[in-house]
Amino acid sequence: MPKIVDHEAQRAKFAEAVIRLVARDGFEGLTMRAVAAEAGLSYGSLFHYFDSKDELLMHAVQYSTSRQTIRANEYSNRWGGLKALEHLLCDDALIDPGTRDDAVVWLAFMYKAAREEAFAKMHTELIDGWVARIRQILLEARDREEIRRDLDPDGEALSAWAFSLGLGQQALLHPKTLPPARQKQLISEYLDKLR
Amino acid sequence: MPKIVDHEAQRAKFAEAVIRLVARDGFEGLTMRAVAAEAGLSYGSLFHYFDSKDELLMHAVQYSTSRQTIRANEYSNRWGGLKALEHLLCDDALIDPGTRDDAVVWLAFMYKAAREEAFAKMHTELIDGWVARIRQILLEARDREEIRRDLDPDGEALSAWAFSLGLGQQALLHPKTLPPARQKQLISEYLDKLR
Amino acid sequence: MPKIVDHEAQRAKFAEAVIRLVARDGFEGLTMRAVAAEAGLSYGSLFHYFDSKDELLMHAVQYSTSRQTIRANEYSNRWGGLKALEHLLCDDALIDPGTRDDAVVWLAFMYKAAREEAFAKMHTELIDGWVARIRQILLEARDREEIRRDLDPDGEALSAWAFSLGLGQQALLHPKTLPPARQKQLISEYLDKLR
Amino acid sequence: MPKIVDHEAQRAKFAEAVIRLVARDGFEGLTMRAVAAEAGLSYGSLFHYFDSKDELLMHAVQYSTSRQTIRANEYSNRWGGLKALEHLLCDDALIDPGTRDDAVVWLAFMYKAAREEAFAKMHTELIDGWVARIRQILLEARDREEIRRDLDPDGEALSAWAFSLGLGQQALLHPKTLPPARQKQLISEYLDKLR
DNA sequence: TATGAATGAGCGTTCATTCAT
DNA sequence: AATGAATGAACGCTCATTCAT
Repeated sequence: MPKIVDHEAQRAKFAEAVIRLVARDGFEGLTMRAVAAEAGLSYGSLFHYFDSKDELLMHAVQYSTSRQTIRANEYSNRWGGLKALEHLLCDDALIDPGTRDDAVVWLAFMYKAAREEAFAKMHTELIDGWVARIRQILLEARDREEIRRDLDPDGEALSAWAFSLGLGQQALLHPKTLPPARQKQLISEYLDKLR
Repeated sequence: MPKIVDHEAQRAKFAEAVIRLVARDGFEGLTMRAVAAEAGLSYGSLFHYFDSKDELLMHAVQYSTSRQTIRANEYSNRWGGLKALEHLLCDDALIDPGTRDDAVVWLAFMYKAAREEAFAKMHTELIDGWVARIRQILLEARDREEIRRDLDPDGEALSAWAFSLGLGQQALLHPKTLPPARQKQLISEYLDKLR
Repeated sequence: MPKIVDHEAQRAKFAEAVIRLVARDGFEGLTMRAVAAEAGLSYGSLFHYFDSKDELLMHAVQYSTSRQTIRANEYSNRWGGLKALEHLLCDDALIDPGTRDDAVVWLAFMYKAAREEAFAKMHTELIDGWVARIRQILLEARDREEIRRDLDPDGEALSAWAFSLGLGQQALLHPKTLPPARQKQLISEYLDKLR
Repeated sequence: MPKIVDHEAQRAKFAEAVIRLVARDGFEGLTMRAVAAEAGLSYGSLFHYFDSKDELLMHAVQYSTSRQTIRANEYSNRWGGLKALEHLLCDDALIDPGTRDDAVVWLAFMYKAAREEAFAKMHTELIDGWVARIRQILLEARDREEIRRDLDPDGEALSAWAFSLGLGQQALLHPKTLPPARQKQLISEYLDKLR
């Protein structure tokens, strides 16, 4: 009998190491050796679980976003309409010490997606899902008459997403000017304009 | 007798080479050798004009943004108020084949700014100037009664900038979903909500 | 109670996997993992049956040559003298799709033998046996008066072997110039000169 | 003005280092680091002169064969007919301490040629030239009535080459059984059979 | 015995930077 | 000032071998 290990648990260990490292040292510091050390496993092990650095990165992004998706579903279930959307956008945009890591990973991921096909494909899928979810919530909000009837759901979903993306990046780079409370307020004001 | 050369002209040549290269091959392809080749100058001379790669990059970003500033000034002079703002945001956000290069450079620059002090400092300065300019235009628009009196100029300037930043990145990564005309329309609708 | 396995049968399975792999992917593609996969057995078990990669290789070569020896004996028994020699040389030299695998393994083996003591020793033993066998056949042919009396059996055995070795390698690398029929013809003409 | 170096002289330095190394430590020991050390230059320098290991190897083979070609031309000029051929074959086949290095390089090169397209192409070109040269000498020998009229020049050229190739490899692997004098004698006897 | 996870030295290659001319 | 050769640390990746179960 071979040594029994939980394959997915090991992959998760490495994914978490990636997220911590990218957040701490940036993409440049994300070497395979550093990931192995951060995960507390040997260098060679990494290549048992991931065929290449790219595969590792994609797994880390998926790992990171899956947690976000779980939260998003909770918002939808707990609240409906505009309130759910506000939580959703805040989850994307709001940068505080606890989510800064994920935000840096996202920036790095976008940067990769701008250049490499495999990453671009994954990026598209993730975003499409995200925007579709926002659109669904907007339709729900329209039914509840929380927002104006004349708004185009497709365009507004794209715009809301773009706004939260931009705001999140601003907050990432200028935490002083955009502390969490300020971010929240701006998101709230943005949504008020849809009413 | 030393050869007489125009120091700044040589630096500009290198800066332009950097912009072309980052746009074409991404940050990963930006090697000092490639820059020298693209500029049509010798490898060794690069290190006469720039002490390090980082210094070269910062010069290139500054070179790139100065062109944008010139255009922004023109918009302010030609039109006033909301119309000027629309042009300004379009200049930032609008991705078409002609401005894609600058957009990629910006994404790469932001990415660097998220990790390195020197880049972060420069990024802050550039953004602060940009947001201040938007704020100025918003005040002007308020005076002309183009926008609602109750809007907070500081917050709206930040929001407008965040929106155009996010939209531009979306368009960069998903040109199909966000062709120039669609981007323009969404910017226009965003500004309408300020009226 | 230990599981009962046929030790030699398992070793043979690995040896056959080695031969197929070297022929298909060359020596460079011969990794221990690939051998285990090709043999359809587990990776770890390889190291139960062979202490090292070199031991595995030597076993594979021995396995390959033993099959050749069996054929050689058949030739000697069925025909005698020059006719047997012709078959023997053809068996060595003739490269067709069916024997190409063994020829590639031989080239790789010779290459190893040029550098490593253990392989050189095994190579010497194999060749000595081969040349001695050729010499024996030549003596027999001389008794039958199929070849000239004045020929030196030692030298001619060495020469015949060298000729078939060189011809086989040429055919391996240039199958177009040396199709099987051409190889056969040249071997036949070589032996004619001994008459 | 840049540092002035003779580009080809540096490449030759590396080529000679390759030949020494392959001969001493075999192909396995031929690492880029070892080549640089053997050539007495820095590791990085190697990649200024050769884009890859393969390019370096091909240059080394060409470097090695060009020396052989020069000698072959001398033989043709100094002697004619069978005497020239004898020198030519001896040059290929004869292994003594002084030419052992080149022989090992050749074996390694053949091994590479059996697997890789670029090496196979180069190998074909070199061999074709060699065989054509032998054929030319055989025609000359036939005109001089040094060899039998009924021999087929194409087949005999191929056979002579194959014989010297096989003999050389035998001598490389079994210097004891095939000292230079013995090799010479066997070549001489081979040619006698053409008379 | 059997399995496959774990290990780390070593590989070819890249590249910013320094240096000699 | 200008040139390009020289340098070596660092990278992603491979792989024979060892080890725990």
